Order: sequence, then structure tokens, then C-alpha cells
Amino acid sequence: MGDASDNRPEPDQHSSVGAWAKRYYFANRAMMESILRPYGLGSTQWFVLYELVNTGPTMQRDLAQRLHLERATLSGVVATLVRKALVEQATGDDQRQRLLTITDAGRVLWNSLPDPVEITKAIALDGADPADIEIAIRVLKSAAEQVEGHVAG
Amino acid sequence: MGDASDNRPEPDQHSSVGAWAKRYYFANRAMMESILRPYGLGSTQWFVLYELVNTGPTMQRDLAQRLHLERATLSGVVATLVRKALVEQATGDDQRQRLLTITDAGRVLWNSLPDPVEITKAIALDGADPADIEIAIRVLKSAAEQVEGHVAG
DNA sequence: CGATAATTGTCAGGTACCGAACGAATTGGA
DNA sequence: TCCAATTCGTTCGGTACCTGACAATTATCG
Repeated sequence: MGDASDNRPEPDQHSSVGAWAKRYYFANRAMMESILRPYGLGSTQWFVLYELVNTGPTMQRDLAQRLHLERATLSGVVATLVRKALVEQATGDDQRQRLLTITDAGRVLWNSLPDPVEITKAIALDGADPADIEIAIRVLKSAAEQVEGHVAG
Repeated sequence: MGDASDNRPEPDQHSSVGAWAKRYYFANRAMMESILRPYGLGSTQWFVLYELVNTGPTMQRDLAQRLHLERATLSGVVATLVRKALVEQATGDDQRQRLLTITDAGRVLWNSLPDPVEITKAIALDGADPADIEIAIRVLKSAAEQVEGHVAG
């Protein structure tokens, strides 16, 4: 098994908010993907279906904004979903834009799916003080926004 | 430009610790990479050099553990660094293992590099209450470990 | 109206991560 | 001693993210 005696003093970045945010993000994603693997879905693919189910047909550019993805990134995810026949990508009045709609097959699959976000969250935050969670969210939100502002600014 | 009136109630996952951890992680990485791009380095490549500079020659398997990367992932990163002649990958007594050492060229490059972690951290945590940061780290650490524990079972 | 600017999606190329499977080397046990 | 189990690195296939460049379309303004 694992050696539990990992108390060597690690360098600075290994004990920072950034390092733990990264580690939590990957742990989270790994668990979500292990839950979704039997259904042949990736985590971001799941988020796209979630939006289409709960918001209805959506313009691709709006979806990118909602999910905080670049156009190029979403383009690939959507292509995968279309190839699997779970999502339909239609052209509307404005011939540049694409309207995304979940297909019947997509809805059937969706209804058979567990909610990987809820499952993972329940495990992750089990025993955590709600007030601490609030503080953690505040710190992360402010940190993310300050860094994002610097790149765009 | 952007409409600043984005206060529509977003679904649960968009206001969770997980969502903000993800967003902070990517903002962080984007900034680190924009700092390192002029030097032709990626963020994980930088972490490898950091370890080799501050810890000295290291077995590849130990480095993987320290950086929390899978063997397969590190293998690719190391191959890139070797191709750039920044790192040397040598075989030792145990012919299965590889000893990694930074090259002279690697050290020269390293000495010309800014520290992207410090720069980004300074921006991210500017104005944050140190006590809140401690709490955020505690929450993230516990969340990451609980999720990791569940995958490993 | 027509040239120019902005928007939208896609592609190409790059980074970073994973799991599964493989081969070579080493270790351990019968 | 010798074979099975383990370790270590790599390769392969897949996901998710980015930037930069491009074509097509639509909007804007002289």
C-alpha cells in the first residue's frame, strides 16, 4: 500500500492554494470520469449535455461562455457529441452560428446517467464546515478573477 | 464589450468549490504559460526543472511521486525536455530506472527565467486574508484527499 | 454600395493529464 | 536455481484545454 509517512518538508508551491486547487481539480475530474467511463462520456461532454437538458437548445457561442471554454475547445467537444449522435448541430438564420440541441438518443442516455458532480461533491466535502467551504469559495473566486483580470487586462 | 450584468442564478456546479478550483487552476496555468512561452517552456516542464535544480539529480519514479504525475505523463514531459537538451536521462545500476539531471544548457536557461509561480501567486492572493487562505488550503487538501482515497479505495 | 471590421466556427499545432498494455530488468520465493 | 511477481519506463489511444490562423458570414461606416 502507500507509505503514510510523507511528511518531508516540500517546497513552497506544493503547499499553496494553487497546488491544492490543481490536485483537487484532477482528483475531481478523475472520479467524474471513472463514473462516466461506462457510458462512454467525458466530464466536459457531460457538462454540455447538462446545459442542453436544463437550458434547452443553445447557441454554441453562448454555451462556450457559460462553460468558460474557448470556441476552439467546445468545437471539438461538440464534434464528438455529434459523432455519437447525442447532440444535433444546426445552422440558423445567421449562417455563422450553430444551434445545439440534445437528440432523443441523448435524452435517453441522460436519463440513465448518475450525477457525477453530486456524487463527487458529497465525497469531497464530507465533514467539511459549511462556513469554511464558503471561505474557500471566496478565496478561489477572488484568486481566479484577479489572475484572469491580469491576463485580459 | 462584455455585459457585466451576469447575475443570473447559475446551476449548482458553477458555484461550487470544484468549479472554482477548476477555474483558478486554469487561470493559474494560463498565466504561468504566458510567462514561460517566450522561453519555450510549459508549466509542468518548469516544475521538473525546479525539482532538478533544487533537489539535484533525481530518479524519474521519485520525481513522478513528488509532482503527483503518473509515470506515463512524466515520461512525455521528460522526453520533451531531453529533446530540448535541458535534461539528461541516464541509466544507472538498476537498468530499469532513469536518473534525471539538468544539463548545463538547462541551468543557463533556468538562471534566465522569472519565477512564474511567485508572480502568479502574488497576483492571485493579493489582498486575501492569510487566515482565509489557510482555511481554503485546508478545505482543498481535505477534499482532494477524500476523493483520491475513494478512487484508490 | 462597397470596403473594412467584427463575429463565429473550425483546423493545426502544442501542453498536460489519464488508463491499459507491453517489454525489459530485477526481486523473491519455492 | 529458476520461475513468478513486481517495478519501471514507454507507447498508444483518449480527454480536455490553449493560441494562432483561416474562411465564411454578417455588420458597420464612409
